[in-house]
Amino acid sequence: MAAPMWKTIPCKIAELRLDLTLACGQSFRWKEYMPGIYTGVIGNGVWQLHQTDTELFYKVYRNKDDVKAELGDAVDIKQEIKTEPDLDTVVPAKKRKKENSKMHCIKKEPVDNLIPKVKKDLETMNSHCLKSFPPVHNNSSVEQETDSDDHVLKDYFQLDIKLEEMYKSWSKADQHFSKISKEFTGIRMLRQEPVECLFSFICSSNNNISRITSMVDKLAKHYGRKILVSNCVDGEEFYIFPKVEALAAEGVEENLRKLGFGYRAKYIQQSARYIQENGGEDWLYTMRSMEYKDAKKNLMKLCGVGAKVADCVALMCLDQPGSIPVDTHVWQIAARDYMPKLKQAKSLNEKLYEEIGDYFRDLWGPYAGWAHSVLFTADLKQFKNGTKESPKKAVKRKGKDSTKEEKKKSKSK
DNA sequence: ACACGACCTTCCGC
DNA sequence: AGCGGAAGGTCGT
Repeated sequence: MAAPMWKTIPCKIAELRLDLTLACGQSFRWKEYMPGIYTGVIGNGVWQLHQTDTELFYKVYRNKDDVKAELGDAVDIKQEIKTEPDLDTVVPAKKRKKENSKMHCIKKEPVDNLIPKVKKDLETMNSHCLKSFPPVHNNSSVEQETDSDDHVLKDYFQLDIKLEEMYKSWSKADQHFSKISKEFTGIRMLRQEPVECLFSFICSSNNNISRITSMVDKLAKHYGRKILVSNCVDGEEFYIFPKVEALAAEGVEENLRKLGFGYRAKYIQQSARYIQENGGEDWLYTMRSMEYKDAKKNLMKLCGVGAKVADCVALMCLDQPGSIPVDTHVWQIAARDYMPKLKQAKSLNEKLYEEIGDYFRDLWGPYAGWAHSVLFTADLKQFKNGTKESPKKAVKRKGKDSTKEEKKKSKSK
């Protein structure tokens, strides 16, 4: 299959910062294998993204069969849903390779070797862009494909929502937001696929981003269909996120436990089963047109979905921009910068949870959930420059990694 | 209502 | 070297 070309849509950097938006813990599917190029799965395609101050570049890799199916050929995709786990890849947790534990590392090649490659890629991109101006209007299938991909991306990033204007309005209402947000522009909520979003956040309970990421990868790898692409990222495989039926199948819980999911294994299978018995993924999609409170109440019927996870899902894939997921982190932020009386509280009970959410909704308005994610991201360790993520620490960690690599190598011999 | 403690696993720091 | 604590919580008592 021929490698796809880079395409472009106009997008100001103030409207979207890929580096922040894709790594702040709303989606766990994006990796920066190459500097400045983000690779991830949306729907049944592998997407690569890159941006400049004024433009968003993308290319999509897809199965040939999927492209055919979309054009109307009879290909029963359901037939290809994996419901049986890959038993041969299930091994005791202790013996498992520690793959995927570092999110943004470039494993296959040293960075220095990659840079010329990226440069060349970007040159290709640029020459293509020059060619495509002025815009060509015709009916070729290539153009139509571009249009529909544009649409997918605009929808995924919700580019019709004017982020810069909202930042202004939040800043006007909130001095603290005004200060913090100057360094953290372009953070917007994705409009994710509900099934993936839900199960990702069921994995998130009492957990950290790097392990959540590896668990989401495992769900895709063991229960999702492989996307057959080449020349995308050397040595990497990509999988569509599993269908609900695959996660509801017999033996899933047991298998996920073997894969290291812990007590979340049960939550996943039980929730999948509940959804299957209540209309499948449509049950989730209908919540996109519900009132916030109804959507949240419905989500909380699922096992493993409490108030916080429900708010994450509502905010990140169900068109509920007023959802405020109040985790321990947001609780700290609220107590520290907004509601000093919270310092007295012993634990985050239901009443307090609602109080914090209501406070921010009152302060920031109907898109309060979006504003919340700006402050949340600014508070993540990985984005704090100066104090926590000092160069010293980075070097230290790098050293540790290479030690691990050595160990692995010597063990396998 | 409300506050605990248990729950899986991994990683990091002392 | 090995252990305690935390990681974007949820559930049952």
